[in-house]
Amino acid sequence: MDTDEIEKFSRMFKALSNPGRLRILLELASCIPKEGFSGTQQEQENSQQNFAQCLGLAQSTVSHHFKELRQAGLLYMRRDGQKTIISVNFEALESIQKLLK
Amino acid sequence: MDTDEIEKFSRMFKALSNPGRLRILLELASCIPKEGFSGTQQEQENSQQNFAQCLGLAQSTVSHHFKELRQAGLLYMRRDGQKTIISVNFEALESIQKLLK
DNA sequence: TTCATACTTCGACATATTTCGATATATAAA
DNA sequence: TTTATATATCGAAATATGTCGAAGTATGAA
Repeated sequence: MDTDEIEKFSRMFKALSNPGRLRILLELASCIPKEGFSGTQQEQENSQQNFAQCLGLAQSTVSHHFKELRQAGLLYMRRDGQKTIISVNFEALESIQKLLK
Repeated sequence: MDTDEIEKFSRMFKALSNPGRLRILLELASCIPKEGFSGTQQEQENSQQNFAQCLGLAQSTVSHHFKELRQAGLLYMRRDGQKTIISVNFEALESIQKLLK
């Protein structure tokens, strides 16, 4: 395994090493359909404000955590009007599973 | 998932978030038989000195990394004379795999 | 245009991590 | 007992991370 691969994985692990971020990712992974997401009820539940409230963190902190998860390649975000569409990169999660097998 | 579980997992992820530590764990996981370890050739290969040399780190740094991996519950260490017997906690690795499934 | 909503960026501060060299400890060999 | 080997601990320095509040940006509604 080369240096780039190792560093890619360690970046993903670092993103998951913060309890708030891990919670966010697990929550997203458990409630977002794999194909994409454009539901109605989940929209509100996945707002940064809601995560901030649940985790007892400021909204700016949650924004920072989303950025970290995105930069680590664990999720995708795109804007659609007022909403931010989030999708989990399940391939990345699977690559971690394989690594530890 | 409760707070303790989340923190246990984030501690494991943190342990894996350093490239040197990740390398160490993967190397150990790939060369140590699951039942335990008391071979001859691998003894030398698994010495801290050898890891230090391979990773370009000081021995004290590698010792610190071993401690982190142990405290995170990812491996076990016990002394047997001059040697340190290391075994990877494969159950912990499996628990991570399940978490991300 | 003005307002409300959702998210990002900035600047700052406190805390944590990484790494080292030096030193200490434990064990076995000479 | 002295020496060699393997690992652990200590103290310090540089860097990174987590967190906040305040201000900025983008979008849609009134």
